[in-house]
Amino acid sequence: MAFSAKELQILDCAQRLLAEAGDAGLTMRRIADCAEMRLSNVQYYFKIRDDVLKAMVARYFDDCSAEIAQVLQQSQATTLRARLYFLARAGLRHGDEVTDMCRTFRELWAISSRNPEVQTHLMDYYRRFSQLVVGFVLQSDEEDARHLRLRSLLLPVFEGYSITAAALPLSEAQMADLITELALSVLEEEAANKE
Amino acid sequence: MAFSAKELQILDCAQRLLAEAGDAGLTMRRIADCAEMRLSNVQYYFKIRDDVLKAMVARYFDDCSAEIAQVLQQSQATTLRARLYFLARAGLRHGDEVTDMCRTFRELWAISSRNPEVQTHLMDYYRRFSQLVVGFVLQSDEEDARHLRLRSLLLPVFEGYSITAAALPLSEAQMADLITELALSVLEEEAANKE
DNA sequence: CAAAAACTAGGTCAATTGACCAAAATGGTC
DNA sequence: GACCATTTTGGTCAATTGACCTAGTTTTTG
Repeated sequence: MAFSAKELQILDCAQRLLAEAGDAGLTMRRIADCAEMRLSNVQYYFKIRDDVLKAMVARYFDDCSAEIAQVLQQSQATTLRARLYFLARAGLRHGDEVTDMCRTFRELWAISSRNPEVQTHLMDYYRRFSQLVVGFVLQSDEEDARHLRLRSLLLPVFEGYSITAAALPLSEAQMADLITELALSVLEEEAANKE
Repeated sequence: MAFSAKELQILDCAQRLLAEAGDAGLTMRRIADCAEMRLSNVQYYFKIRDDVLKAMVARYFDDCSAEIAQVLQQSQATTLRARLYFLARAGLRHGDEVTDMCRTFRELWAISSRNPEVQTHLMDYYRRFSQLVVGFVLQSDEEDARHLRLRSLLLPVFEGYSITAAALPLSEAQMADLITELALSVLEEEAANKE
């Protein structure tokens, strides 16, 4: 599981190439060029192309999870509403410009349609992501109904926003307000239903 | 703009290949095989590969828009809530299984990151889609604040759901209920804000 | 120190690709 | 039938690709 420096170099290049040029643009030779080594050298560490892809995907999702955890720790919001708003801003910012992260995800969505292993990694990541994020908002990891409902709102909204942002009539700031309101209503409504 | 029978045959094959094998799997030769003609014959109608892609994308979004309009007409829902629920069910159903339509969109998202023309078509489609859908729900095409807010909720949610469905804790039916509630709260909240 | 393991270099190979081309066939029109 | 644009065919071309392979080099280990 632990990668050597050279392997990390290869995986970094693979990820960059995937974001820049897509699945088809991710060739062993370009990886070698980017990583400043010979083709046969790349193939020494990863016998076939698919090995690069699998390793890259696994590492990518781990990195993303770690980054999210870090971002959440930076928040000093004390109220539920403030935490939701902080989260909404952070979640939307990614989708707003088409970042490398955003490009990478688009490629992975496409690849996951034809690659069960990538699909599994992707869904694992989404579960971890939404648990982390909702755990932060509710300040509790208990998987009660509020927890599940909030996850089911935020996960699709953030991912969907990153695709459709350019077609939406509201600004990022307005969207953040909207999502905050919606999230609160999801949590309140549950309380109402309990009666 | 109007395509001949042979051109349609080519574009149909291109779309099928894109969904099945992705951008990299969409080659001129495979299109020719699928369409049961010679490579050079495909190239007679579309000089270069990019021409096939552009024509296919334009046609695909037109077809999608037409299909949505047709689905909406089938609804006999008379209340706001019923229309929302009908829409939620219809919108979620697509994302639930990974259909050809769903696969095609994933490919187009990836391609649009590197292809401004595809990006433009995609955003045009999303605007038309959300206007159509929200116009149906509100039974009005006036672009007031309620209209804009509902569009900004539904568009990301539907697209995001098609990606994350397998990672969500709620069932499709529960999601439809949730989305209906959320949509109503978006519309109510606006009324409250107006005071 | 010597053997084994890890690593690097350079090259080959068949297969596939997009683009291009000249010639042949087709079908309608005068 | 002659003429012309449209369509179709078969073939070529250089470029790129993933996968192998062998021969060296360096580093580690016993």
